[in-house]
Parts: sequence; C-alpha cells; structure tokens
Amino acid sequence: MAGDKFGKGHHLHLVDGSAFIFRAYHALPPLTRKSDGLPVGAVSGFCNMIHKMIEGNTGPDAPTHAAVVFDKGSHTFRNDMYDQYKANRDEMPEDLRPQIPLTREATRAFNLACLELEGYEADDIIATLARQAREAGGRCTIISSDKDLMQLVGGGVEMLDAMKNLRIDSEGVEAKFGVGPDRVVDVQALAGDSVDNIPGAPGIGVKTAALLINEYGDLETLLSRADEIKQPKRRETLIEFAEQIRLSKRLVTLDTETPIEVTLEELEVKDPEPGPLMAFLAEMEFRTLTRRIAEQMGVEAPEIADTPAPVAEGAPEAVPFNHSAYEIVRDMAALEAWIARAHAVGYVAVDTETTSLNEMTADLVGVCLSTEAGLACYIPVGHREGGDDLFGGEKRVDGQLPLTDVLNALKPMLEEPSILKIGQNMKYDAKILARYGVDVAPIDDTMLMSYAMHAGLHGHGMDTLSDRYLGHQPIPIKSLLGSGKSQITFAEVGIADAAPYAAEDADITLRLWQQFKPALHRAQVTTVYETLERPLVPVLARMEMAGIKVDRDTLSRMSNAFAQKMAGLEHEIHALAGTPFNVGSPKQLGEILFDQMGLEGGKKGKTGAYATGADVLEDLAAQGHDLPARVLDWRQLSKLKSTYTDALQDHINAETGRVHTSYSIAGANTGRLASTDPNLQNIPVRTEEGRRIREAFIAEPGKVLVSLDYSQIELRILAHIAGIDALKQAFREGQDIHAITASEMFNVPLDEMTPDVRRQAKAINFGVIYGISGFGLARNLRIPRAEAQGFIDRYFERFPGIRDYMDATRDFAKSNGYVQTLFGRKIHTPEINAKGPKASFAYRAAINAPIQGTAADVIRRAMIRMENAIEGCPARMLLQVHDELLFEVEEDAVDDLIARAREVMEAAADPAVQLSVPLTVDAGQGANWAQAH
DNA sequence: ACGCTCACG
DNA sequence: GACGTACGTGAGCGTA
Repeated sequence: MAGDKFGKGHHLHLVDGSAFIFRAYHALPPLTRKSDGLPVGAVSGFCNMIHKMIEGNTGPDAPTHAAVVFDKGSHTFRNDMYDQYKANRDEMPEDLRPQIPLTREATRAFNLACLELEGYEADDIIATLARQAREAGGRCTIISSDKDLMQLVGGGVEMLDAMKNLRIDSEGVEAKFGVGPDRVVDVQALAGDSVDNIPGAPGIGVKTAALLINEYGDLETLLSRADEIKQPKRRETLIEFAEQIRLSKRLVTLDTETPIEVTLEELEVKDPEPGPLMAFLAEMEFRTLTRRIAEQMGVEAPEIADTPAPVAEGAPEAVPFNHSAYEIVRDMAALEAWIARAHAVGYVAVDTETTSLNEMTADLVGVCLSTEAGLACYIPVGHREGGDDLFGGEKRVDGQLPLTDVLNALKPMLEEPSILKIGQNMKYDAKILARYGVDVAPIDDTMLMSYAMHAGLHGHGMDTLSDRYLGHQPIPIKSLLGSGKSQITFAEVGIADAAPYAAEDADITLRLWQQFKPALHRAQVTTVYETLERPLVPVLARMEMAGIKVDRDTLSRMSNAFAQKMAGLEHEIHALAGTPFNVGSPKQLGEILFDQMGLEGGKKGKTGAYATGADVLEDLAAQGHDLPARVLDWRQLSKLKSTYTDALQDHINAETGRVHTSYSIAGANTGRLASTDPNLQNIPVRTEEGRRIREAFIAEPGKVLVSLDYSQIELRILAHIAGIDALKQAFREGQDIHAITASEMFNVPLDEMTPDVRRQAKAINFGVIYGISGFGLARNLRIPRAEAQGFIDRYFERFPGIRDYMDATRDFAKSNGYVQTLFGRKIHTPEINAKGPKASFAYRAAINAPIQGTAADVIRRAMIRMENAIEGCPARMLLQVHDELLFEVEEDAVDDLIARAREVMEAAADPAVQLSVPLTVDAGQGANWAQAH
C-alpha cells in the first residue's frame, strides 16, 4: 500500500498543533533548560503529547498518514473581514513565544509532517486536508477538541479529543450543537463566540440557535423569514443584526480550499529516526523523555550535561573583528543580496548614519546591515564633498546608490513582520527612517536589553557594551569627525573611512544581540524587556515627533523682563559689596561674602571654594543680610532666563514651530525616563514667576492642552509594598495622607491639625521614600538633628511595617546585589556591601528604587496602552513628566479624552499587579500648560 | 572635563 | 564611633 494514491483504506491523522502547545504550556510549570535558562516547559509537554499519541497509534485505527498543523502569524484573512476577530485574545506569554519555533523542530524530529501557512489558521489547513481525504474515499481523524472543527465531521471524518480519549462523530456533534455537522456553522453564526470575539446575534445562545435552525432548515431561510418569528425580541434581533450574523457565519466557516502545497501522499506515516530525534531531545535537555524513548527505540541515550554553561561575560569574541571584511554596497544587486540574507535568517542588525544627533533635522547619510557576526555592510547614500564652494553647492560623492532606490528596496524588509530589526538605541534610527517614510517593525534593542539586565551596573551605550561584553573597542567617532570647532558631519567623511566605522556598529549590535537574547531569560527579565521597554520605543518616538507648540514671543518678552530686573539687582549687589564682581561666579561670591564682608558660616567644599548654595544664602538672608537675599533673587531670574526663556527658543523647530524633546529610556536606573535636548521634565512650576514660563507651552488653535497626573503615586505604592493599613485605608477613603500621618504620629485629632504639623509629617513621608535619615530630615525641616531623629523613631513606632520594609529591602539587596519593582524590574546596587559612605548611598538608593521604579513602571504601562485606548479621539500624547501625561486635544473631545486616559492610568497596574490601594488621577485643561497643570 | 547650582518629580 | 547623607534626573555656567 505504501506509495499508493491516498484513498479507501487509508487513514489520515491531523493534529491541531497549536492547541497542543497551549495545552502543554498551561498544564506544566515554567520549566527552563538547565544550561542556559531557555524556557522549554511547553516544548516538553508538546513532545510528551506527541510521543504518547504515536505510542497509542496501533491496531485497526492506526493512521497511515499524518500531519501536525500550526497557526502561523496572528493576521489571517478573517482579520481583513472583521478587525475585531480574536481581538480580545491576550498577547502570547513572553516565555511561550521563544518556544513556538522549537515545537516545529520537535514535530520534524518525530519525523512528522509539519504544516503551516501564512494568513491561514491551522483549522483551515485541517479543513482542506480533511476534505481531500474524504473526497478520496479515505478516513480522517482530527486530533483536537476545538468545537470550531466540528463542522468538518461526517463522511469518514471524525474528531478525537486526545486528553479525554473521546471520539466525536456526527452524533457527538449533534449532542453538542443540537444540529448535524452541516449546520454547525449556522448555529455558531447565531450564537457567536466570546472566545474568538465572533459577534453572532445578541441574546441568542447555542440552544436557541439550534432550535431556530432546526425549525427553518438553514440560516438563510431563517433570516429571510425572520418576520414570521413570534417572539418579538428574537424577531427584532434577527432582523436588526442580519448582516452581523452573516459576517459571523463567514468568520466561523473554515476554508476548505487553502493553497497548501502538500499532497496527501506526502503525509504518509514514517517512523521516527533515532538520530535526529535523540539529538533534538538532548539539545532540549529532556532527560527522562530522552532516556525513555531511547529505550523504546533500542538506541543509546545521548549524554546530557548537568551543569549550567559558564556565563560568557567578557569572553573574547569567537569571530575576530575585521574591518576590511565589511562590504560597501554600491549597486542594487549587492543590496538585494543583503536583503535576501535578512529574509533567510529572519533578523538583521540595522544602524543609520546621519548628519547630526538631532533626529528631527538630521539627514540620512548611510545605512548599515549585519546578519551574522563579522558580516556587515555599509550602504552610503548621502556622502558629500567636504569644503563647500562659494555658492554653497555641495556635491554628492560618486559611487553611491540613489537614496530613493535604496529606501524603496529596504522599506519592505524593514517593515516585514517576520524579520526582526535589531538596533542599539533603535528609537533614534526608527525616527530617522520614519521621516523617510519607513515604519520600522518589529524591533529589538540591545541598549534596552542591557538596561533590563544591568540597570545600576553600568551604562548602556554601544562603546560600554562592546568593551564589556565583546572585549572590543569600537572605532571612536571622533577619529572621523574631529571635535570642537573644526568638527565635520558624517556626510563629509569619505566613504572608505566611513564604511568600517559604520558597518562595525551593525556588527557589534548583532553580536551583542546574540549574546543578550538568551541572557535575558537567564536574568529573568524577559517580561520587563518585552512589556516595559521594547513597546515603549514606538510610543516615545511618536511623542517626540509630535512635539509641543512653544510661543517664541512669550518667551522673548519674558527674557527681556528678566534681563531688566537682573540688571537692577546686579547694580544693587555691586553697591552692597562695594565692588563690582561676577554675580554668577560662586567662587567670587564666596570670597565677597566670607572673606571681604566677613560673614559667619563660610564652609569650604572639597575644591576649596566656599559653598554658596541656596540653603547657605537663605540662612544668611534670614540673619538680615541683604546681599545674599539679592543674589538669591538674581539667581532665580538668571536660571529662568538662561535655561528656559533663552535656551528654549533655540529648540523651536523651524519646520514644525514646536519643541521636540528626546526621552532616554535607559537613562535613569530606576526605570524613570529622562528628557533631554531640551529637558521638558523640569520646566518651572513651584514659584509663580517660574510657573509663567508654562504659559509659552500652548495648544494649536481649536485645541486644548490636557494634563493628567497621578496623585501621590509613590506614597500609595509605599503603603502597598510595606503593607501599612492606616495609610492604605486613608487612600481608599480619599483622605489627606499627610494630615493622617501627622495625626497618627503626634496624636493630634484631624480637626485640630495645624499647617505646620502637617508640613512636618509631609516631610517625613517623603523622607521615607528617600531612605530617611535623621540628618537629612533635620536639614530639610531645619530642626535639630535629635528632634528629627525623634520624629523618625515615632514614625517607625506607629508604622512598624515601614521599618520592616526597609530592613527586608536592605537584606535582599545585600544578598542579591539588586532590588526589584513590583513588575520585576531589577535595579542593581553593587555598592550595598561596600564600606563607608558609599554603602549609605547604596542603602538609600535601594530603599527608594522599588518605589520610584514601580511608579515608573506603572506610567510606562499606561503610556503603552494609551494609543489604543484613545484611538478615534482627536488627541495626541505629547509629554511625560514622571507622574504626569500631557495631551493636545481638539476642544470638543476634551471630556472624552480625560475619561479614557484616566481609565487607562488608574488601571495601569492591572492585571499584572493587584494594588491594595487605588491609583487616582487628577486632570486639568487649558490653552497653555500653566492652565492645564 | 568637572563641579556647582538649581529646575523638576 | 565616625563617616557624611535625604531619592532620581539635565542644563547652563564658571573654572580648571
């Protein structure tokens, strides 16, 4: 019979592989491979199920042909029909994702045909093959319990629930749906399916649907005669939702004509070959299964090492760096070859070279790709002759492909969902390419991988990472561009010099990725990377590109006013000093105050200069000295003018009229973002004079700025983490948290609370978040140290949970070298076991990091979900200021935006973390940021 | 390049 | 018992 055409007497088994995987994943604990921590629980379960199935395939029902069928990709033709199809499905768990390709390998290792088809679900392939088997006169058994497949039963096709070992034939289907297999889709179309998000007819379930179909024969007859139905509700539903029901039917109906390129004859059952199967099982390190199958096959089980592989930190690279091996791409054939390489391996490291570090204005000069360690190319597109002539007519260097040709060729690859684009600080490259109409996705980012694994240990720039993890020092960019005044742009660097530098960056990035990818699992920060780092990249890129409108005239007027006031103050200060000096020089000011004028309390810092900080000057001013008081005023104005009203004007983009900040994702150790060029996270707000600078941040005509900020988020997180019932209750009841603290500490009833007592309690609450010390609190409250210590003692007495939290956090940091946020972010504290003041710093940072970091995680989650949540609302998210999000919204959509954004922010911890305190969000709106805040 | 000062959360 | 401190950032300025 072997080799015969499939037909009578043959029996095809079709396994719903994707269902196997999910069942295996959920049934088993999260096993990991011992040598490197790769998650393999689902693969293990999958192999056991396949093995068990093969073992049981004896006797008259044994298959002559078989295949395991998988879903491929998440987008199918059904999504084109209905964008909500399966839209309520959760994302695939992060530790399952890397196991998916391994299950394909497992299938092949068992010598089973492995089928999948882009754009189709496994069910469609199964439907197609089952139809072919039936038409050929053979039998077919579908190994699955998915009711969506029941429409295929009949005419020699049956289903088998492998778990319950239950065969389902036409009668079984009728028992389940109340109709025969041929009418299953009609019933499903009416009943809908919440799991797959099939809408169906509202209020009609399987029972009613079967009743109706049995009465009218089929769905179309039912719908055309819907007006005959007696029950008014039912009648109206069927008439009103007729189209939705028809759509549902199309969604549940399986495609029996998928273009699968395999013949039934090719699916003939073959015995597993010991070689490849043993090799795969051993590679997965499945000890028990390897031994058992080896015994059954009568072969020797391969040896599986029992020790974790050594961590290759700082190990020398396997492939040496060879700059002359990099290719300069100068023709389309070479470019196409590189694109083909990316398609072949499914990933590619990408790096762009540009004329400046400002992504909003930089021009593309070249693109680098790497698909393999040591193998990289440079594609020059924007090199120009240096030293432009008198007419400014810079000439394009010869030997470069036209920019548009290169972009047209690269765009499909850079946007191809099945090719992973790897970058170091990919937000930069993505923004550059976005300006050339390329939407890079999906991405991985070695900087963010390092941040997830190594926050607190070292920086995450390419040079640091290359040195540390590849033992290689990259070519310094300075050697190409020079520095200072004579610095040139990358466009002016000769292609021959540029290529090794540029291609090397892609090579390094790829090598780092190869090393970091498995290390991410070992460090158990995959979820942090996948949910808190990587998805933030496109969100921030869009915020930065949106920018915020800043009114130059407002700033300019303020600058002039500040300049006038400063001149007056400067005059007074010089008069008071009796001599002109540079008020902006702390050194000169210190000498004037403490040497010349002989004021008390001059303290020199480590550089030998007097300290003249605001606290020092305030003390002197409080003693009645005018000069330091004037200097304080002058300094405030000077700060506002130079840092804000002047500098901000230089950041207004000529094309957009807006200011585009850049957020560093891996800048702050705790998970907070940092804003640079310019920093829009420290625009003044605390003093009235400074606050007015926010009036220059405005909405476009017809739009409004809306600010939403978390109320007391860090204290709420502290109350949750440390489990302080009194504080948690106060938050639940929406009470004044500082007043409650004061009341508890000083035994003052709430209605007798004075502002001063409340202020002290507030300082203590914040002190706790910062890793409180008597010295620090004393300085902040300007009270004697002993008194401050007394406050702290009383606070710990009243809220012993705080002390427990601090002790537990310190102990954890000491034994693990890091602390964690509620979402699993790790912040390393390498100096916690040092001696001296360093340890004190590390201790306080360790106390603070889980609280600040958890708050940072929360708002990151909100930002990542925000774009979906406000879709359709004419609004854009512009800025993040740690606990605040600023939006620009069309006037008539303000209330809608506030409602939606608030909902996302308040629920941002769910479902990963169930906070025992509510998160609440305050909202404001106005024509400018001062009003909105 | 580095420290000081000060803006924010 | 002494040490030197509130946590996390970035920018502009003066000084070396």
